[in-house]
Amino acid sequence: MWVAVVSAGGTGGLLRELDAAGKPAGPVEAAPELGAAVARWERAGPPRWVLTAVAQEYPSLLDAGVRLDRCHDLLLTEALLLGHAGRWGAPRSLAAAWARLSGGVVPDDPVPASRQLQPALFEPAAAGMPAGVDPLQAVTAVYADQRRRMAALAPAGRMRLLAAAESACALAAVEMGRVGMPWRADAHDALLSELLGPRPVAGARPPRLAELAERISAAFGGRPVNPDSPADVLRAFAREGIALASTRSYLLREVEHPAVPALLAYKELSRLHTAHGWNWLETWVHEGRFRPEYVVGGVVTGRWASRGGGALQIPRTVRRAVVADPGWVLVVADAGQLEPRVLAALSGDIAMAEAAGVDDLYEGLAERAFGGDRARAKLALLSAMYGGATGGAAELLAILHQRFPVAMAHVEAAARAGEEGRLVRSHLGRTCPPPGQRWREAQAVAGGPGADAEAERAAVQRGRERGRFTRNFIIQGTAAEWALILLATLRQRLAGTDAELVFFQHDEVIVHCRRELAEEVTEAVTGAAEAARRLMFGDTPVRFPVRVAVAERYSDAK
DNA sequence: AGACGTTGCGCC
DNA sequence: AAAGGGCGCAACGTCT
Repeated sequence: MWVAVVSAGGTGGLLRELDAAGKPAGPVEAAPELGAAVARWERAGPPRWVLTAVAQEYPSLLDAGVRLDRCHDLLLTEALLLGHAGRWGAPRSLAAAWARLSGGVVPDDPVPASRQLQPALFEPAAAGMPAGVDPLQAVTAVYADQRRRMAALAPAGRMRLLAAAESACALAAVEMGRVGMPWRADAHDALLSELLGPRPVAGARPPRLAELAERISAAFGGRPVNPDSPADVLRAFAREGIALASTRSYLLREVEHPAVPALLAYKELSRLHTAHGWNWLETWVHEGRFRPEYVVGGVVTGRWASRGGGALQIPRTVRRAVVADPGWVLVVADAGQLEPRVLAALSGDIAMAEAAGVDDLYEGLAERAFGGDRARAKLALLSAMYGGATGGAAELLAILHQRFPVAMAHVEAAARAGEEGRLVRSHLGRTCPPPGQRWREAQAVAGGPGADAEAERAAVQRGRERGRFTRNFIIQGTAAEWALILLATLRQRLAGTDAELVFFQHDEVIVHCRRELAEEVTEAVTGAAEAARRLMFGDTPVRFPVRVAVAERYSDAK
């Protein structure tokens, strides 16, 4: 059963039941309290809600105490469908989708919230509709149209699966942002004090950093050098006759100079202080929880992004501040070697699938093609997926081509498509954006009159960059889909328990639950991974093992 | 002072 | 022959 819903400003809204094709199948229900009306439908047997944008509309429903079970997010789906049609930049608001359907003038999308002074958080998602157009009618019509567009795509059902997973994950993302990750401010503060010294007054360097800065200046002969300024550091090395392209750690490590150890230590601690220090703690952790905002579909490949707090880049060191509540545990699950497994399944390469049928895929590859040398097998496969071939990787790639021709042809075809400016798609149909301006300009100049060798080189260079992007896109995008389905399935399986989904990062998920529930949750995760494998790839022999650890601290889960 | 691009590094 | 994917964030440095 499907029910379309729009908020009408304030607490009110409109609802209407739809049939399977998205056609109205009941009267319009005007609800003065939308939350209460939605809750009634949920209790009566949860429908699939058709709504404009979960990210905008779900928070106020949660405020009203309503949890949605299933939904279809029109804006997320519109983005997928426009992308598939090669229309990445097209406006995707409800008003724009409606205008395309009805032949009206397509309005530009509103300015992204992050660029606005006052984010329009509480504006109904259906806002911006032209006067005289019923937003409920627009929602209904756009939904029916999206059903048609999805059904017209081959292979059948894949885009529907992707839209369903993306929509379900949009619900999960809002819920996770609300619940937050258990975070012990005292443990975090203890860690900072241990590594940086006592907290300094605002603006001052922590004691350990101040000491290191002095040692650095001393190593350069006593003349003050600001380690926070790469330009200053480069100048200091230049004065000593050492030319450096940049101050990146991996370059510094190769330099023989008394300042280097202190500089490396400074960089590491400074990073901790500025990115996840006391300021971060005060800004992002409240009442024992870190509450980031997740952005579903925020990355072109379909990975999530996050806004604020760097939720997807939490350094390993601070994970010891992530501690379960008393009597509760963290069930930490991550999919090992997800991307190479995805390549094996996606390409249908039987030999690679067999190698991926064991717990350690790289070991499987090594046995079959690299004389048991796991490190070389890993380097080879990473080069194939990312497009790199530094050092001796070219020879390793040749081995892969010989032993796994189907998989290699798959990634090479994606790379060629990219170099030629064509689009590639993930397994379920998420489509890469078209080439950017730099690519187009480089190709135009190289193909035009008066093109010189320099222009040719630039065009080849841009082509390769684009090829590396599309080569990786099909794998990263498909891996992201597998993870979306796992998360959506896991959310379903945890519904009705008091277990909390608290973290999701590309191929890793954390559930916070009572200790007694840990075993059940573990089974739910492994079951969800298996469901994701089946829904994506049917009866592929490729395994997608999930490593599950039950721990009180995140840092103990590895 | 604020916008913007660059640098460098954290995560996958 | 050569070819290293995707992000967010903070600080610096330059420009306006």
